[in-house]
Amino acid sequence: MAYNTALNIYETLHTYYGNLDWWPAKTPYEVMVGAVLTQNTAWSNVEKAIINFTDLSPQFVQDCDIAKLAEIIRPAGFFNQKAGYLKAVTAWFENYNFDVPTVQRESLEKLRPELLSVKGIGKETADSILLYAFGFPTFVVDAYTVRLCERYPLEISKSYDTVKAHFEDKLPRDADLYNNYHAMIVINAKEHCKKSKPLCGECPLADACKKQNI
DNA sequence: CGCCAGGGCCATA
DNA sequence: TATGGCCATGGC
Repeated sequence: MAYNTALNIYETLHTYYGNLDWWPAKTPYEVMVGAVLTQNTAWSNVEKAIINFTDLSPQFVQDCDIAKLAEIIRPAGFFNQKAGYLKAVTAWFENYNFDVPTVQRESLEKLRPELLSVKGIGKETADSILLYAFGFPTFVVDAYTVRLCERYPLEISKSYDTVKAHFEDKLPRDADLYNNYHAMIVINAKEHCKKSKPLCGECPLADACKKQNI
């Protein structure tokens, strides 16, 4: 196995992990909140912030005093910035009456630039929201995805757009496939491919790994 | 103690 | 467009 295409890496991971049907959240709005809170932050800290909400609804976040909101999300770090980001993305959601099907009736081509214009919503956060909250077929690139490209090497450029275009070009345009691929990259990275503590022997891709400790 | 974690904004050149 | 400083907590 050459591991030189996005598709055969997918199949190896899929044989190992199966269909994960992923994003650890109970509602689409919770996906949006989690996507912001996890920016450069360990997921365990995001969980601590999430459970601090007495009511994790867009209406609550809108009505909540921003200083109080910052205090709620304190464990997730960067809490002053992220409180503003949550307000901003919630205001965006209000344009669709906080209604998921109303967003889903719009096109990806309209929604992605719209989200990118929201303060605090960059490419990864926008794509995570579009894919995992709303089911649009847009491939998510994160630090783990870039690391994977370096280790097996798939790709020369490490830019977000180049990596995203590579995966979208090599794979069928399918939201469920993109969902599971990114999920498997994250799960595999956490279990077997931590930057500080690689457990390469357990990794389903270990035999093809070119560079460790990236 | 220092490094790291599912980024993004902004100023600067 | 491409870096660098900044934002901040908690686990290890």
